[in-house]
Amino acid sequence: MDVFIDVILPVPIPQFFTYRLPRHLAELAKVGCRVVVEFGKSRVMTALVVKIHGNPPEKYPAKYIQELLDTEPVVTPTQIWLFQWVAEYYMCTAGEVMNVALPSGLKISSQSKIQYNPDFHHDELLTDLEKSFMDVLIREDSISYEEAGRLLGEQDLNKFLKSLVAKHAIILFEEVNERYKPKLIKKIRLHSDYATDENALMLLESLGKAKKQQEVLLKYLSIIPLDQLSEKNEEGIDKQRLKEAEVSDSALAALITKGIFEQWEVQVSRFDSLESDSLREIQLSPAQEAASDQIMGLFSTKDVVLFHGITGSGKTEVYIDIIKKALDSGTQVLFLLPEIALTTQIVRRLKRVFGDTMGIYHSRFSDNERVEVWRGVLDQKFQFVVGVRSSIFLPFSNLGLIIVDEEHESSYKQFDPAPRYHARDVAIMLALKMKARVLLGSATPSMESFYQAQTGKYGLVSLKERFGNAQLPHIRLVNMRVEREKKTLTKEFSSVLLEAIGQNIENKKQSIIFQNRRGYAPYLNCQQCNWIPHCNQCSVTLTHHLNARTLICHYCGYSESVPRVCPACGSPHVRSVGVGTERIEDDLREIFPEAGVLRMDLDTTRTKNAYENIIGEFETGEVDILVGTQMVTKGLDFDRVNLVGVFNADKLINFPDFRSGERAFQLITQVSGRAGRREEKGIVLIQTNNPANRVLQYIVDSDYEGFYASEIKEREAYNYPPFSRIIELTVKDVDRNLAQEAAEVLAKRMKDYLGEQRILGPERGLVERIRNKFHFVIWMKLEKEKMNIQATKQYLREELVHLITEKKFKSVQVVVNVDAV
DNA sequence: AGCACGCCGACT
DNA sequence: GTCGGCGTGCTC
Repeated sequence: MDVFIDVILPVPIPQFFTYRLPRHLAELAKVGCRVVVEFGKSRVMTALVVKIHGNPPEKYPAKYIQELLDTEPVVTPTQIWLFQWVAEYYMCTAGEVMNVALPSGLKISSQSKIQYNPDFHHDELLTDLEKSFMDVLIREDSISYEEAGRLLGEQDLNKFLKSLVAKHAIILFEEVNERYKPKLIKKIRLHSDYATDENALMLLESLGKAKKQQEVLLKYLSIIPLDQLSEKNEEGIDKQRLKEAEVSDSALAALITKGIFEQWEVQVSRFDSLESDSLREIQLSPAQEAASDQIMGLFSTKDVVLFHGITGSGKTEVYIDIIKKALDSGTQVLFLLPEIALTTQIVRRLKRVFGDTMGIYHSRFSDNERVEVWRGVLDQKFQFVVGVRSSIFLPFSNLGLIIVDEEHESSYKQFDPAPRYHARDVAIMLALKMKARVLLGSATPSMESFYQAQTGKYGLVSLKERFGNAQLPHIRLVNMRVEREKKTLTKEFSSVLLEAIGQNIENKKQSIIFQNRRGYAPYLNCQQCNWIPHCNQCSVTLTHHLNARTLICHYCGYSESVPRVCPACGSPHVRSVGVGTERIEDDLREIFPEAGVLRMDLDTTRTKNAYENIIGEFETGEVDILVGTQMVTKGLDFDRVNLVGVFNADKLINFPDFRSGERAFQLITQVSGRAGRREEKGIVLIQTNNPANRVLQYIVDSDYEGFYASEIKEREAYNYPPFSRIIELTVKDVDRNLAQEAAEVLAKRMKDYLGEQRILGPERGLVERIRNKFHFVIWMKLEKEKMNIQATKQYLREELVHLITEKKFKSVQVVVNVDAV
């Protein structure tokens, strides 16, 4: 009987593909194993086995797979289910989900690059052919899969590479700039011939003449005593330990050459470098204790609990307590964090408590490190993983608890390539499937989650006092109109803010200034002819970056140098208009020449450790002021900060989007929470033109519930989430009219199906043109109670196919974003 | 999404 | 005459 497999391929085609297994692999393949297959005429890629069966496809002959990569599954059945659920819900393909789920180290593809492993020194393991292949690799540094294929001619390339990978001679990687240097340590142990007490003693005697060698052996036996040799010799000791004991290098080398000692290398996970020595006990305050007990109590009746703890209330300690309980009961735990917060203090704190049993899954780590965590989770070496969005796709088999910290964070929603999934919502779905519990935590919960808690679907636990003696900061609005009239502004600073900063510098306290706009100024303007430089591919002005001396498009990345005179009229009077973080930094340096000023935004945190460095410097260095974008609002915890300044609050609030109020409330509350986290009460100064604004008033009062109550009414009145689901359709084309027409046709068809009131738009995109494509946006509002979401999505799918098969619209692209945030 | 196949313009 | 432009149709 022939054996066939259905596989998921990493392509945006909504179906499985059926391949044939060669006889000798028929017994070996399992669901969840990876296979290498040829797809189309010239593509080779890794596919995932999701079904094994005996039915040959009727309409085409199945190709043979090229190779089976695993004998044991690397993906669990639950994950395969999850990939399909995400694909269905977010309207993309299982292949796209698999693509973000698997670290690229688990995907050999024709796009892969091959690099030699610089730490490989075992030429004797290689065949002649492999040796000559390695010579080419060393010479070329890295080669592509195709080039390797050409080099090998008739040889079976995949088998060949697999063997080299198994010998650790080569490394496969996706991007040329991400080189993997495995961290290796050298280990030493006695050859097994001597690994009993009497043999070791005989050996010691026989080394009588070689005093130095004897010394080495004695040192070794002082670390692993004679009576424990039989059990402990096997795992050996770090070579470093002998070196530290200052034994003779040459004597040690001689013993190794003689074969008395064996030396080998082990790869160590680089997470170990985070200190984990003192597994610390934590002490909960009575309020924290109570919160923890409430959460555990609610878990007996609710699958999801929302933990609303104000900024500085010490949510982390409560999390730790809950995590311990979950781990004690023998289940795996996943702790999700927004990308930006992961590198901060919280991870260090968790690591200190949980040590090596904790895995970290982060996009700043190399792919190989992500593979380490993947495998660690698979064979249950890691019971506890702290990770970003995509760690929801790790191969857990026994998950008992998922914590989503800062659950309101919009970065949990993936934006650009499909799948446009929301990690919090996927977490809830996955937990349901695995009978795990979910703990959502935030100082400013999303409207969606708080609504679920209010209506009793989620449990709710609140922690409303700050940890220790800390008080909530005093929040004050600074009326910029008044300051402008009284002419008390200095550049973009109100007198109130400047005075507070000055005072803080004197008192050796620190200040954080939040401005949600990077660069020096949003645009340039010629004072003579009013010329403003725009991006020629996008309908936005170019942002002025002073240090880099460039004008940059924040949408497509285009950049040009700053003109010295106006290119339109030749006037030298070109000035920067508006305020970005760079300008604030510059102006502060000018106003307070003696102060230390640091800036933290996308531009200053590009390089690998820049983020940690800035935080480290702010913590310990002579820094008075930290200026930054969103980045400064998340998870920072510094003792000496007691002033937070907020620029341009109005811009946040007036953003044309139904979520702008919620977002502004969250952002400003979060950044305010950075102030006064210890004994001294902090101050927050918010610069605004409109102090009477509803959202600002709730912020001043630190009144989350009040804000929620007022906001939820509006959401209900206009039928926005949480009362409805929103599916956003973005219609794009290089031809503006075509994009608009297609959008109108699509909107019309959806209106006919769903009714006028459920469709908004099409409207011009907020930025109408990006990378030369014109954007029109349609929103579908689907009431949660009444609508059959499944059927609507099915109809939409059909209409999308319908639309792009009309040859007029064939160049048009439609991006579907379910639950757009 | 890629990638090959296919049919029309400006070049050694 | 050919190289290569990107339209379109398919991938087990």
